Amino acid sequence: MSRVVNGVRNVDPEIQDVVRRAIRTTGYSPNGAARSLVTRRAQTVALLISGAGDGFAARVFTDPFFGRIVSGAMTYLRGHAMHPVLMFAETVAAREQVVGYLRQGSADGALVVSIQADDPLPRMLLDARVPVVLFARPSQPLPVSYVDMDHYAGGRLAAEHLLARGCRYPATISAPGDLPAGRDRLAGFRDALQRAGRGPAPVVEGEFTLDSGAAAMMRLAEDHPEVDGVFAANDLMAQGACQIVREQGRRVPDDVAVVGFDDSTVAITCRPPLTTVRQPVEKMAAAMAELLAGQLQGSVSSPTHTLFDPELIVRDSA
Amino acid sequence: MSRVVNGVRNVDPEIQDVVRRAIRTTGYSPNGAARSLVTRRAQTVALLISGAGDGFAARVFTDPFFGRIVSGAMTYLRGHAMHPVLMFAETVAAREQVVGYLRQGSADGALVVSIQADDPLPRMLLDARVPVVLFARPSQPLPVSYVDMDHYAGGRLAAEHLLARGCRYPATISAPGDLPAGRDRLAGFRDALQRAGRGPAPVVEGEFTLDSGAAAMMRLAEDHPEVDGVFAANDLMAQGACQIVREQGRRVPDDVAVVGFDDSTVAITCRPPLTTVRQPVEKMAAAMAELLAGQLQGSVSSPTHTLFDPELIVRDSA
DNA sequence: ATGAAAGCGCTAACAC
DNA sequence: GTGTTAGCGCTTTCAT
Repeated sequence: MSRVVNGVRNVDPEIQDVVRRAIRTTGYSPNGAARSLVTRRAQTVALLISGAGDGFAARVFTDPFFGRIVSGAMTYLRGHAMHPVLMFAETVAAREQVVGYLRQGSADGALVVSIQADDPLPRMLLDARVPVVLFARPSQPLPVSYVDMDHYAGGRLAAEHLLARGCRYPATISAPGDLPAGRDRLAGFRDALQRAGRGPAPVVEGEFTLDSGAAAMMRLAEDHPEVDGVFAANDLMAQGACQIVREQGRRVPDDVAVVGFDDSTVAITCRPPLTTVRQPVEKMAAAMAELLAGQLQGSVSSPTHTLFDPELIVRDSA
Repeated sequence: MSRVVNGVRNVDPEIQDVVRRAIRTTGYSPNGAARSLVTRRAQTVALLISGAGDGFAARVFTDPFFGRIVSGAMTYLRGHAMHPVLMFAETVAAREQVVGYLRQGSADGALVVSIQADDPLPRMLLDARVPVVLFARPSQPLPVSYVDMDHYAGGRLAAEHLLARGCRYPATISAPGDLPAGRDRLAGFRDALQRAGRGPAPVVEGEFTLDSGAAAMMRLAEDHPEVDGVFAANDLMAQGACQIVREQGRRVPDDVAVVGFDDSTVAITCRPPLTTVRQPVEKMAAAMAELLAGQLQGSVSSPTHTLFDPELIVRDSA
């Protein structure tokens, strides 16, 4: 009976038929807990959104970015009979709860998305011997698998596009300084400029918010009025920049070209629609799930890193 | 031992201590599957996003609305040692998978969010005797608990605000016709106008997208150039409307006041920021989880409906 | 108050 | 190829 449910080979077709019929008429359905108890697999992975901050939970899902991760992870998981359990780990207590959950075998492994530079969770999970895959390289080196985008290439892409469309004085509104990804984007941007024989570009640090993008643009306009191209480290800041440019009576992209990052929803709703660097988030998340699955079935043992290429989406802002 | 882990009364404090110490030094953690097997509780609920459509998965989580639901549900669940498993049910196969999952007891009940007027899933779940709570009243009457907002009151709120700020010719860009919530909003809007002694307002049906909102506004401007106030059934359409108004050289809100619905992220990023009707989505989702929990512990047996009041968020667009 | 033992429903190993 | 059985790790009941 177990054999026909689980499709083990070498079962008499006739007896198979009888069992199947019985199952259908009885409305039988195998019990997951019992199965898990013996197989030691929950067919479940934890999807952890990790980081600190006020109103964490509320804020996180307001950003379509996480939605895309969830969506991408699910595309892989659903095809492999695995299910994602969503958990937040934003406080000490929450992190302990997460680790406890994993330790009791309710999930077979964890996909973790940190939104904080120094997140203690990955190490905690590793110490608890939980199979883990991270979204993005951890700021501290850790023996763990992760997927990431080539942020350096992303910054380069933005710089090259600005240059190609004739910008003479490109500047950038950068990410908060402690994010490795942000530093990479900045480095890529700078190096591309340098390779093109340009001097150092003005940099104003933003905080990924609309307002900080606007504020940064105001400072840029004041300190460097010659700036005619801006690369913002995310779309929201790019939108803030666009708003300021227009409020100052100048035009995007004619007077100031603006390139965003992420290709989020605001990239489309912004006026003008943003030219932006897109991360293949869904693909990355799916790869993350696949990496974890490999780890679970034991085919992969040592930490693996998969890097993805950014894509420049050209719209009207640059 | 089981007694001390589960905090059963009447245990010698001394022996309790010994056990606790042993647990700590061993690094023991009870096995969830084994526990579930005997308690017949998975401490897990399915969070189902249900509906049809192309690119369903990708689209769904791009909308912060679902994020807010997830977030609200989690606030309740995490305090009650329950965990949400995310599932999509957008195809026949996916729905069967979902029902199968629930039937094997891997989740104790289901929270379902339908984004389609006639969703077969709730009935399927009910037939499988799965405890269910819906977000929003189903379009067909069903013996099931749900939470919902008073959409009629939402439409009324919008109309009254438009009237109060002096609009003489209000119009509305409505939701697709088959949504009960959309019909309620429209009815509330109309009734409030009528109660104020106004004639019937122009109605153009939209599709919840930026473009459909823009298209609707263009038609409105053409067919009813006197319109000086617009209530859009969601923020995205409201933003589309704002863009058209401004492109036609008129001002928001001075020439045309615009009220949105949902208080989504675009309400803030839109220029001008949108006056909008906010659904207390997080609260509603938490209530949904609470309703389900009550059903699970048997304290609630008959279908319960909880209705929430909308809130008008006044910004600059009206 | 506490030890012992009977399952929960399943899979996998074993014997035939 | 197929019936039988020993656990998986826990909770709960029943003695004591």
